[in-house]
Order: sequence, then C-alpha cells, then structure tokens
Amino acid sequence: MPELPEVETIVRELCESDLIGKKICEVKVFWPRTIAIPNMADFCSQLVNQVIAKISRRGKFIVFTLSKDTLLIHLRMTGKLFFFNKEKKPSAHERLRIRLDDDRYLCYEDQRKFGKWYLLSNPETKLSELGIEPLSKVFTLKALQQLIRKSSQQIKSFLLNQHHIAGLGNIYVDEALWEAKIHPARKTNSLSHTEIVALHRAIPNVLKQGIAHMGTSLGSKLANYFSVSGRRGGNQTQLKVFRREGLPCSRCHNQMIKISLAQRGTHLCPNCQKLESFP
DNA sequence: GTGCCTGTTACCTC
DNA sequence: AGAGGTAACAGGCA
Repeated sequence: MPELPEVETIVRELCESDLIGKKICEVKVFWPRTIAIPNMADFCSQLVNQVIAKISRRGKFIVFTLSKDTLLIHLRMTGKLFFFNKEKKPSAHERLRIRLDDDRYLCYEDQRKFGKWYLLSNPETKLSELGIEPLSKVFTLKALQQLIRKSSQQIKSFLLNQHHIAGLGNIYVDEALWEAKIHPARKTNSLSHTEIVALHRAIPNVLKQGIAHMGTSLGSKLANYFSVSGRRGGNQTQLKVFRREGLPCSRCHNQMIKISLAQRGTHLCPNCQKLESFP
C-alpha cells in the first residue's frame, strides 16, 4: 500500500509533529514479530531514553535518526502511524506503541502484520540494499540506462525491485509505464533510447504527482492508506491506468485492460503500450 | 461457508 | 539470471 509518495507524505506529517528533541520514555510491543532487528527485549531497552534527532525517508522506509541508533520502519501493506494523547487500550490491529516525554503516544497499527521495524546502530546495513532514489539528482538518464542495460527482466519486475530504484510499488509502476507508453512485459534490454528517456521522465512525474496529492488511498476500508493525521490521499482520482481496466484510455480512448504479471495485477492500455518496441 | 483477491518483500526452485 | 511460486497475514468480496 504505502509506496514512495505515501511514505513521503507520512514523513512530512511526522516532521510537522514537533517530534525533534522528544525523548522515548516507554515502548510496548503487542505483536513481537513486528520487530525485525534486534530481539524484542533489546529493541525496547535500547530505544528507551533515545532522543529523536531527525525524521526522513529512504525508498519506502521511514528513518528516525535517534541520539544513539537509527530506527527504520517499513509499513509494507497496511502499516500506519498515528498519535494519541491519552493512554488507552490497544486497538485490534495495534502492534506497537511508543510513549514520548511530552506524554504523547506514537502508535503503530498493521492489520496484515507484514510491516517491520529495525533498530540499527548503522542504518546503512539495511539501507545500502536499496537502489537509486528516483526523486534525487543521482537518478539521471545515464544512471537509469546503465541499470536497464544490466538487466534482461520484464520492465515491470525490474521497476518493482527495490535494489534498482527505491520506492516504486505496483500502483506507480503501472502509472509510469502507461505514461511512458511501455508494455509492462517488455524486456528491459529491448527498450529503445526514446523509451528509456520517456520512462526516466515518467517515474519522477508520477511520484511527484502522488506526493502533490498526498498519496493514493484506494477504497475506504481499514486496509487503505491514510497518513499520520488520518487524512486520506487524493491521488486515486488522478490515476490514469491503475484499477481502470474496462475504462477508456485518456490518451487514445481504447479500452484499458488488466493482466497478471510478476504475480501482480497489472494495468495497461493495449493500444498505447504495445509489446513491440517503439523506435 | 468457499475460494479468490489485495497496495510488499524475502526466499525457494526450476 | 530470471520467472514463477509460496509464505508471512487479515479481511473484503462474489
């Protein structure tokens, strides 16, 4: 669920939440497997008394730089962070809770329990696995060309792989490929220069649009994305292809379709996105 | 109730 | 190397 634009929105809200300089007083874990590293007891004892110095994002990770260690949070499908001011019973899906020295609670809910928290003395042990930040200046055309040249995967699988580019998920990959007019099953090594140029533009475009609309919230159910403040994103109304099968393509008016690729629902316009290379 | 679907990732086998 | 399957999970939906 949360891809780069959603995580970025969450991080921005956390940054506006007056957390810098606040101390962690208490940690309660309701679902121990939320903690990836280290074990639960060490995680709790090491976290207590650390002060929040900085909050940032790398790929889909939320990065809390603390006085001693770094806390990484990956929300996977259904992880959510929010605050409340009074101690209360944990909700059905609350997995973890942190009490701060201003008596606020930072709570973590995760319906499907896939999210993971890491407390690391050196965050690079985890973050170095990630590929290029697609919104940073190192995401150059040349960098993308080099990555693509090294691979012969289907472009959709390639883009979903966080080791190449960090932060894209199913929604924004489908959107970027639609914008670049590339069929998701195309092999990376078959892409023309023109197509790589188009993709290099499309990726930041769809991500920036997602951030501008504060993320994509599909449906209204529990599992859907909302930010720290409980606000839903607005990007779902801007999507051009994701979950729009059967609807006319906004570019060519042909009917868009949904196929299965890399075990993921994959949406495309069969007229704009052909399997043959575009010169 | 049954079976299939879902926005992520890691790991396995072929 | 890379495609495909499965698993971790819970709930929505037909």
